[in-house]
Amino acid sequence: MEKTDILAKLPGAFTESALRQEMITHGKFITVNKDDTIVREGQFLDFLPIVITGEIRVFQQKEDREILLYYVREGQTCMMSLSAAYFSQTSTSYGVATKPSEIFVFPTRLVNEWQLKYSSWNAFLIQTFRSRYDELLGSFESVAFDPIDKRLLTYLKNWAQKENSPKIVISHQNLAYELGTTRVVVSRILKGFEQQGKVKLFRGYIQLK
Amino acid sequence: MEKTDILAKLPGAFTESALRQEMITHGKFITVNKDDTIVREGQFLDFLPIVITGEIRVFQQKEDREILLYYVREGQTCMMSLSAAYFSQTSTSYGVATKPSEIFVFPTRLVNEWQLKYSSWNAFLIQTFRSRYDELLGSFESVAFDPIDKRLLTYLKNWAQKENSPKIVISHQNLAYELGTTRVVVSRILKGFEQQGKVKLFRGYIQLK
DNA sequence: AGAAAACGGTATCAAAAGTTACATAACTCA
DNA sequence: TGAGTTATGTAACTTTTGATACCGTTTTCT
Repeated sequence: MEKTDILAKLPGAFTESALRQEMITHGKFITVNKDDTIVREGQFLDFLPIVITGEIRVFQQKEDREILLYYVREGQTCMMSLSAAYFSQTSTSYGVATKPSEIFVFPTRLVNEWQLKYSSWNAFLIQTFRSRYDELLGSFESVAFDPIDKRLLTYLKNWAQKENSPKIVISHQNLAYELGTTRVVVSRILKGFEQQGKVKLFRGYIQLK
Repeated sequence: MEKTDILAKLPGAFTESALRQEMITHGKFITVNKDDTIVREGQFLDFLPIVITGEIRVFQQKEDREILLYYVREGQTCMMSLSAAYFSQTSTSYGVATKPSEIFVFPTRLVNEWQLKYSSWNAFLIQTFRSRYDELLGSFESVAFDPIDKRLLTYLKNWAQKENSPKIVISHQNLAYELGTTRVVVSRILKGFEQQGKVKLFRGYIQLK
């Protein structure tokens, strides 16, 4: 890919042209396939990824259960990597591409350098910390206070809104993973929703009504 | 209190003398009593607090249940306030002093100004975001994956370690609040721990063995 | 001292969620 | 086409947690 093309794909948030030039000079452009693992638990991070296109799912895993933390979408970066960039640490989460994605990666040492030189980079970092924190707080509140059926319905509605379609393409098993529960529980609750007329169930997808 | 005394109490992390001078010039020193509320849910924040002495408990509340997010201790600031300082927002948490405390507060506009001018202030902010994020992530993992008895035991052990004493002075009711459950549940589990010889129960405190 | 509040113990019941097991339908692919 | 895989449905059961109620003891406050 040409450098000018990469430039065009960089989030518009980076206003300083000197910064954009540095990003192109030092960054490395990589593409990943669906289900490729970008970051795994325990991995030492010496790079910071910014998603150009596609989506990375960031989650935690304990034994055979996992739970969704958040998604990294276009123009965003991974909180765990950013964190590790400041204080050399290993990741406590997994990052897996949910679709074919293009990612721009930088050596972590630049994260600090740029912060002092470029205010738009600094704003990007603060914005990232802040929004990831809010997201996590939201998840926390939800797990701490809300019963699973409510969380499940919220998840479905969010999906439908995000995709702008009432057809939610996901298996019960994967829904269970997202919410940190089990397949049987999800099937049971969904069947309840169907009887209440809230959804219609099909193999491989759910129609929100 | 004399300004020189305040200076002496500022966290050593603020290395630039110009910054320390600005903090004294623009900051306001306040003292609060135990159980005083510093921040409440829905409150608009136009100040950033740094705890000089004492401790602030930050928690969430829904109806009559609450759950601990973290403590703000000496030299630390409140994540929610910091967050609000960047993006004018209201707090979604409560902050209550657990003991008589001294707090230094600044107008939020300075938070941004200082970040560009003083690198030690910037490092302080990043460190704050980062450590609060990690704490919240820890709480999240715990709530998502661990049964209450395990969380309770962890809480007791952390307390004992922090205070360097096996005598944990807290009521069952307050333990329940910290963990987001109810008094009866805590009493039941603690009694179980006692029968297993893990603790010894007294009125008003718990002896960890 | 006497009342009120705080603290803790415990029994009983209900609800939520997880576990195990088994069955059927649909899809995939050699 | 037929075997293997994936997706879903559902029953029965257990465990965990929460809700309610009532008790006696200790502390606090007037």
